[in-house]
Amino acid sequence: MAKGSQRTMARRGTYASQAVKEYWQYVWDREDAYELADAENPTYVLGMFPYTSGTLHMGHVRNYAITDAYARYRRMCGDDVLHPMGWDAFGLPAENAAYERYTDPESWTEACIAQMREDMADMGFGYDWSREITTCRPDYYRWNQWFFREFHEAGLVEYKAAEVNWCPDCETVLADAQVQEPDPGTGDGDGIGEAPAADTDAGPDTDAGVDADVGPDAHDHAGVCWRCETPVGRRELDQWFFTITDYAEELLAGLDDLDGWPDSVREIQRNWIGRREGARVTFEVEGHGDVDVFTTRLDTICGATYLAVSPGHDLAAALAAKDESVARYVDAARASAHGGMSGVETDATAVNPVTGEELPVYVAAYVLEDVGTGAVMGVPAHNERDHSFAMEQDLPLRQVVEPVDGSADGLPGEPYTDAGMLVDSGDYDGLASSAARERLLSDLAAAEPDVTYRLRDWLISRQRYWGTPIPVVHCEECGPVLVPEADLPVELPEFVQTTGNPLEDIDSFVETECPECGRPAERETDTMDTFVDSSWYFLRYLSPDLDTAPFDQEVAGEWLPVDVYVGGEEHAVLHLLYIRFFTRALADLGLVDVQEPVERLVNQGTVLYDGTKMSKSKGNVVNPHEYGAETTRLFVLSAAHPERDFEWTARAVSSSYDLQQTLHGLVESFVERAGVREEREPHDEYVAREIDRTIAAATADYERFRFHQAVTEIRQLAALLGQYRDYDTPHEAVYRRGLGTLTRLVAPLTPYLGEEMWNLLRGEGLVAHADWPTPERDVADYDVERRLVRTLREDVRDIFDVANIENADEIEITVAPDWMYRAHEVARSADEGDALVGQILEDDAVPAGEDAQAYAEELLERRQELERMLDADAEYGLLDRAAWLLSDEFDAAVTVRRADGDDGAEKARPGKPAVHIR
RNA sequence: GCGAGGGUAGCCAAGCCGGGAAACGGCGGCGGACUCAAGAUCCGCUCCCGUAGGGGUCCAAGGGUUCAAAUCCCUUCCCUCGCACCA
Repeated sequence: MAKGSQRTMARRGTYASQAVKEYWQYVWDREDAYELADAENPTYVLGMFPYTSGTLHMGHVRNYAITDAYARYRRMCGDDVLHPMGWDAFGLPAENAAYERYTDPESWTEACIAQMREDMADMGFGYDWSREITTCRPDYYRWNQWFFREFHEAGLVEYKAAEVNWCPDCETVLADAQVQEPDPGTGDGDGIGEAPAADTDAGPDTDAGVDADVGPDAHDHAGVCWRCETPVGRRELDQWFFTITDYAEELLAGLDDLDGWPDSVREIQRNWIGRREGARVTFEVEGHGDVDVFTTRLDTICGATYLAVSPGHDLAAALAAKDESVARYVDAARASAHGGMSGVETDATAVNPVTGEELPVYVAAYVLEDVGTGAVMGVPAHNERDHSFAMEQDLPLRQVVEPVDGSADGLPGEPYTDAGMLVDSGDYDGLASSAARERLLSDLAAAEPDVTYRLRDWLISRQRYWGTPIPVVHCEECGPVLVPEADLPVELPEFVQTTGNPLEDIDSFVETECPECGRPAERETDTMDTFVDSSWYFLRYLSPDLDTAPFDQEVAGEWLPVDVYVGGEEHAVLHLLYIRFFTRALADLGLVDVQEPVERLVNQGTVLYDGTKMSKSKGNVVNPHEYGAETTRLFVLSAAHPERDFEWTARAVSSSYDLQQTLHGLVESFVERAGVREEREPHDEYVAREIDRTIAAATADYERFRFHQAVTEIRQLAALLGQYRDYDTPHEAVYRRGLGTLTRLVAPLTPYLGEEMWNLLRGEGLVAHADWPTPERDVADYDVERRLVRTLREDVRDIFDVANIENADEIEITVAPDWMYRAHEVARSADEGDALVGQILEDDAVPAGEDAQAYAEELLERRQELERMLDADAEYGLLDRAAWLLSDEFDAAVTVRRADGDDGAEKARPGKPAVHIR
């Protein structure tokens, strides 16, 4: 058949996914295609559920395209797959939206959910919607309250005063993310002025609350309120905490075994937990009892020239009570987040437990209340901050450590902070730092080994409406009392527009009676951090309708942990630490029997536009539907490795569109084919084997989440099948199998197209439930085989080009004589010391003669670099099957033959046949 | 400062874990087929030299290990991100 005519035929139809989406959505729905009923141990594939911000953005699409492709792949492999979706529906932005639009958070959130669910359906994501969960509904958040009770009972809940960011105008605490830099004029468009959640990536949101209070950066801000630009102050409030620090050691140690997690996340968590080994040293302060300090440099204790406590320290309060100037300083320092190297000397003195010296006691802002013990021994010679403070306050330096190698130590201008050898330390002189630390610990009654963590307890109180009410009643007599389990859930009252916390204004909510003594009492009006909601949602999916427990323990025992969890890396320390904490806490409560919630974690990269992350505030957002949902989905999967960032370009997107058209066109033209061929020829065999090779390669790519590589395989097979179709009337079974393979390989990436192609091919049932293709032949050598064919084609092209051949009648391919393969094999398997040439020439398969002698010597020369080869038969067979590619390309007859002695095949070698063009 | 991850042809980007092809694929560019033409589609080329498959140089820079390195090791430079008044 002439080449052109079929090619034009192939262009007949155009695949328009818009038109077919509704149909397949209907069918999937009708068949409950993605529901999981009962299963022994399904593969649990989870994407971080989205904050309900209103519409699906590109970050979501990338996130969920990855889980969907993988879930579909596993399902086709025969696994039971749990692939649920839900809504992280509580949070500050809904409240703000309610203010701005004169509505209420619930209506707003429900509208967002409806929109996003529709967006997801449109993208073809196959979720088990029967397991949908929504965190703002009482049937979900009641279990937050239940957990609060359980944790309380287990001693994991504390109620204590905490210092937080406070906006006096809005009358609420602010999340760190809600505190702006004071100077917006030079803003480089990093999202300032946006609701924090408005353009975040998929996943549990970082919106409401003082999240950063689990860490240290709350101390860093001297900013203004993001909403009203009022300078943010500090305020001390009674707050509820989960004592995640009880698990600091476990959470840290557990990281070592999380092999399925990216190193980066594990490292970030290690940093965040920040374990420090050191010593707790007691200094006696005359008239005030003892003051403990924590130090990692006990070896420098003799260099202490002062003692400093934080403005929040008990000693500071005691001293302030007697001393006006101390009181003034403490007040000023506590009101401001930035104290610099300010401080105030007090009239107290502390005794150095080693030297017995009396040290002046300071109150200093640089000493943080919640770090270590809130007090430090000041060693200006060997600590950066102490040095700065001493310079500022004109305190003396005393060097007690010297560099061992006698190099310059930088003192007194700079502190010497490295380890070294002790001097001016009495009995400890001459010891190395580490040895001195050990000795001091054993000698000193006042010093004990101690460990501190950077990790803080998890402050879960939020002075917001749109969250889970903390199930506590405050009674004047009984103090804070837990709401009894039988009275749960404590439901949110109807929303009212107000400044500050709406719950405080709703008397019917606040006024209640004490569960213990029955007297009038007030409800807690704080709600929980939304990260509480997302800390256990993966458990709720297991039994979303259960109303007697948060989740079915038996099911959890079988189905956990989550096999694959996909989401953005921005949650490395918050959500991903909390979810681990919860799991461990629940394990200790006997509710689950895994220690870690997630086996394998994938952090998807971001989608860039003009080199920066797509975000509303930068105005560089591409709507996922702008280019067609399925094209977008295929593009985000094929553009790059899932963990890497990539650039959105319209051109690259259009090549994803083209690929869909190509695939659809191939199937369509097959269905409309004029004739078929039954007898099988060598080139059919080539295609058949290439199909196998593609299956093997693409399957490996899917296993490793290399969807972009799988797409490359699909492209290549599609190109080959197109060439095959145009070369000659295709063999019915081979071609059909090729198209069926292509269909199934692409179906997880483009589910609508997959169904459409499958349907055209009259595949059985849905492609979503079809069996993943398997190779029919051994494909262990596929890389060697592909390389041989590729090299040959390149060589032939080279010859045409270099020899300037316009037209050829015949291309003759001659494979090397059998004995050469044998000789090659002998050479490859020979040991280093063997007499190679002799060994080859003695081999029965190698004929005597000059040729053999020459080849043996050649092998000897290259013996180290010999590569694995096909054997003679395999090579001949492969080339015979591949000959059509040359014939098609050069429009010449191609013969493949084996060398038979005196035939001009001198150049042929194993892996490199002789080529003659006539 | 500490820690993590990167730097691959005009551009994007794979390969690096398990060393062996001037290095997948896409975009752009060039040439060709099909066409009145354009678009779409298809084929080839796209580091340098070469009239029979050859040679040279190459994966940030430099050094090392190895028969063999983009891949392993060391040093340097650059970029991105995380942590940092943490005692």
